Amino acid sequence: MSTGKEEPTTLSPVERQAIILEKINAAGRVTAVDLAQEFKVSEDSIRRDLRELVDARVVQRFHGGAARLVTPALDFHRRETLGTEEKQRIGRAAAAAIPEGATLLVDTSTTVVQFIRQLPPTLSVRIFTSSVDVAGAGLDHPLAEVTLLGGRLSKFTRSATGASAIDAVRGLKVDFCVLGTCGVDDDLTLRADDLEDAFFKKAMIKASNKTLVLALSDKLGQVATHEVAPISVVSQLFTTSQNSSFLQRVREMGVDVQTA
Amino acid sequence: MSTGKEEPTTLSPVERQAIILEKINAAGRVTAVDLAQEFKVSEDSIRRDLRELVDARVVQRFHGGAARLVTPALDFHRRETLGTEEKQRIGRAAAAAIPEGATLLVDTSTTVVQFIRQLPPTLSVRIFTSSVDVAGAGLDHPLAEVTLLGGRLSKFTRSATGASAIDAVRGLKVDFCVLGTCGVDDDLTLRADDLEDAFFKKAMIKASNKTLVLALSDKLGQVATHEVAPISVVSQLFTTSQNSSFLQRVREMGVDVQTA
DNA sequence: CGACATATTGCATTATTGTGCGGTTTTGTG
DNA sequence: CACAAAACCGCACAATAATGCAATATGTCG
Repeated sequence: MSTGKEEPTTLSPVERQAIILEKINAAGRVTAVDLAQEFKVSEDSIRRDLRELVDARVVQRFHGGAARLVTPALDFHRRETLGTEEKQRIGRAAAAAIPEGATLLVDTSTTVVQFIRQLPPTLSVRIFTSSVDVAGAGLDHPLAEVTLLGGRLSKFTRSATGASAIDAVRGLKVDFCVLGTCGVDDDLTLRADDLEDAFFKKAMIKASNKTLVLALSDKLGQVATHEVAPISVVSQLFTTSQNSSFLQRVREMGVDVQTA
Repeated sequence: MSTGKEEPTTLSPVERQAIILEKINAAGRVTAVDLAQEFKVSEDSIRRDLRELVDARVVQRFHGGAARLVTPALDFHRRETLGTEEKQRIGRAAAAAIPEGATLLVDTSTTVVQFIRQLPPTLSVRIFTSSVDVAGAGLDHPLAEVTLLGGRLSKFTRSATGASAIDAVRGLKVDFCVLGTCGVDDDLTLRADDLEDAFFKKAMIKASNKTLVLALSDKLGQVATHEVAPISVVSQLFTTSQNSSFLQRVREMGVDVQTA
């Protein structure tokens, strides 16, 4: 991104660290020498930055630089096998809400993968997704017709995001939007951890008549940085949470809350 | 944009170990010599890695390599993509032909999935594909940048074909086209079983500077209905076939034939 | 305005890590 | 039991990291 030649403006350590962290999350790894060259500071300063990022437990250091804490692929596979029972219950409940012949625009997450797997084999649906894993699961369904939305893939979400993916969604109009990775903040807004992802979800919601959200119990009340939409855009929320006061507030916003 | 460093990246021990662990979990077993070759480090370094993985009690060593601690029943799907010994050999041979920084337009087939898996982890490449499985394999690679080409998915090929997919290819210009499911007829033409697929392959070849074909031995001399292109458009053919007379004819058409 | 506390940086020095190589030992196999 | 492959060990070398220190901002308060 910032290919531009930065002026000899000296940045403060915290600013540098923020940029470095972003770089690490985007590229997976960075080296101390490269960073020193880029910021035009000594490697020592970079190392001090990296040390602080390690102290903050947001990156992993190796000899020569730093990297993400976990390999995304590893992380995803582990996430998939984690808490499968709960995801299956949510997925099944949501699958039951899909009528014959519906068109679905499907997010990327391990929970929605379970949703796809729980679709009745006799139900014929049309699935649009930019997620590699959702597409794979959809292909296993005997009747589903799957359409892939192209774009550059993020190693973290394993789906296409960014301008090209949003552009692909823009031309669509479908019955249901199925979101999985959203957090629902205490102020009753849908939120996402990643900016690109938040934009993409917004576009998905806009392209759909109804929006379904699949939320593991830990997603409710969770704070995430980037706003997607107010909860009122959601038609149905599927969860296993027992937090009845929170769920009641959601209901009062006009959302049909289903506890699986 | 890419900083344009032509030297393969050297990974740190922790990164290698993460990848090795992933490989072991995916493939069931790995050998030290293979890993040394892939990472372009000495076998000693690999052994040190394996020792640490053993110390962490996540893998099991045997003479020559390492394996999973317990062998869980491989689910059907994973076994499919695990591939045969023959596919791995072809895949590795083809992977060795890819230079640092190359852009690849990749077909769909179990053989090319192996090709992707055999790309050295230190090689940074850009992969364009409409295949769900190729994209998934590409995401497991630590450095590869994967771009999904959208379109309606065929349950048979597990990749996008048809007008939209061809349209997505039309705008591209890449270094290599990697084809896997082609048959090579006796009259030395590339052929495909599916009409849509044949059109798509044609478009892929047109968008690429060089065309590589990965052909299992049973694909040579096989008859298929739809013509894709004369064999002369192919730069390199990778196969395990021993049919020397046939291969000689192919060579005479200007194709570099590599027997893996 | 000036003095002082604080933060940040770069440099020199010392410690640590990662790597490959030669030599030796162990393992698997006929 | 012989033989080859693989593993281990110790070593030297290079790259990188930690540490202490001095110089230079930066900001605050009397």
